[in-house]
Amino acid sequence: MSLKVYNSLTRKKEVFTSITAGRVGMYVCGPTVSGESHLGHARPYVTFDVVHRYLLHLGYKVRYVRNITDAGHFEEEGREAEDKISKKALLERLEPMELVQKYTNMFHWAMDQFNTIPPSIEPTATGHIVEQIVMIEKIIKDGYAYVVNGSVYFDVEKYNTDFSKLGMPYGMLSGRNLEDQLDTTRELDNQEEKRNRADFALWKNAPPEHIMRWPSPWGDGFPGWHIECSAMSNKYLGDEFDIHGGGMDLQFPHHECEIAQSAVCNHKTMAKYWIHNNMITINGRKMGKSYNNVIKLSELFTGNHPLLEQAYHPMTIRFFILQSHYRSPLDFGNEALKASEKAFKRLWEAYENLNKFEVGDWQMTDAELDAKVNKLIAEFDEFLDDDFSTAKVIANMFELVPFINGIKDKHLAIEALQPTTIHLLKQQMKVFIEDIFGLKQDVVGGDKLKGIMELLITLRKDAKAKKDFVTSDRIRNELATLGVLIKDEKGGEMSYTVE
RNA sequence: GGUUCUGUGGCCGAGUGGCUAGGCAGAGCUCUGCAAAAGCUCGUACAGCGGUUCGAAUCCGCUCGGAACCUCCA
Repeated sequence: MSLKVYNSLTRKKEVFTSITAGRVGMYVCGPTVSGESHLGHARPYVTFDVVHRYLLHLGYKVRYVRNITDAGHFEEEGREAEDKISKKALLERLEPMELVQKYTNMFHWAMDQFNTIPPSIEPTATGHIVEQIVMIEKIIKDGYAYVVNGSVYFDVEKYNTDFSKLGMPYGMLSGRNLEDQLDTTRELDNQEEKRNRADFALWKNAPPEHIMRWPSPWGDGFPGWHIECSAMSNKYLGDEFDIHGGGMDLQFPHHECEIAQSAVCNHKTMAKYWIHNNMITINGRKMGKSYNNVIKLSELFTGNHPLLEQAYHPMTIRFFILQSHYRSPLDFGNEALKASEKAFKRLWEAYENLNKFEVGDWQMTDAELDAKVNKLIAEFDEFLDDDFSTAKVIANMFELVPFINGIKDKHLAIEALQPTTIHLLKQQMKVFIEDIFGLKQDVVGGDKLKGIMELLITLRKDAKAKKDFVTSDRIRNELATLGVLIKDEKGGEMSYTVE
């Protein structure tokens, strides 16, 4: 089996082969830290965390680069150029870098909650102003950019004419052609500096009120939106690297522009495989600031939002994301999230039960069942190889759950399966649930709680033995009001879960 | 308007032309002091209309919905 990924560039699933044997360079567009991350942001970072983990599982050495966009340089509502970050900083009476730091910290906190592996390098735009300026100078020198009033614009039309001949037309990633672009780009203000509507800024002149500004050969200003990714990916991953990822909404114009900038500098397509995740929607609509429908991650974890019926654990969100394919839209809903919460709990409990099985030496009694279980396990790899079909792997896991619980409850003899099958099941469930899917269950309370619960369980067992159901029910019911659920197991044993 | 997608049972969601995932919710049963948990069984869904085919949720066309992008955006 070999890994196949859907490449947005070719619109096909392709067999993945790394440019350098045994090593993978992956660049994922990171957050703009001008505000707190929301549910929508969770998707790419969880998705690419699984991609990252799976590549590691396959034995690759991965350099995973994910940037932090900490320089505001956008146009607000297509009006006058306004540094987003410095504007908000004024309102909040913070230093721009203080604000950026605050949201960077929050982002890291959220990523930690989701149990994502940190990238190998997390470069910031502000830390790479020099690299960006060097790149822009090269683009100007080659004649693909022009300077107007201290700003620098990329000449898309010239680029398209020249690079189409090299098989790299502008629009190759998003499937657009430049002519359509010229017709359909909306009328925007402050565009008179551009020679062409499709042109985009590499460097913007900063008006005096801008706090975030850097000196450049063209005067004080700040970098254009797209140049940081070209500059930083090139610095850390080279002229051509394996995977470039991000949300589908970045495909155009962001990634298209990245390709153009990098192509001018390196004459290569920048990345071999482009992977784009779909959006998280809410009531069928993309979650985004402009739609006024965002649920921040901190709100999600606490349940403190009008649309939320309860708090949701980060692992519930992670599991929810993994239950769908990364290229399908995923609709938020309380019902759906609650379903994921229960499902994950059931899966995890079965996983824990499985880990308690002791493997001995016996002859299997049910070859047919054994074969079925082996098939379900073997498909874990097969499905993930098929463009990271996490949802299908989870479905298989749920098909295994009844067998595991059946063995635990003695409905099914463990001897039905070969000892090696049990062993393999344990191993693969661990690998996929923990190592690749990055799911975990927090141990609540630690050893102290464990000791206390053992005592209470002993007391309850004694009470039950004496048919003192008043006492046994009291222990169970009062613990339940504290959020600790006692479950009676089949052989008179008891277990507990903490809500 | 242009580009690219998409429409699956109460809800969420996999689906490579035939073998009709999975989860949650719901119904019944088993186990059980009761409850919970667990196990077993059960809804035969693919927007509509045509077409291709021995056979289509899956391919093609049209119609009607919906989304993303075209402007900051994960």
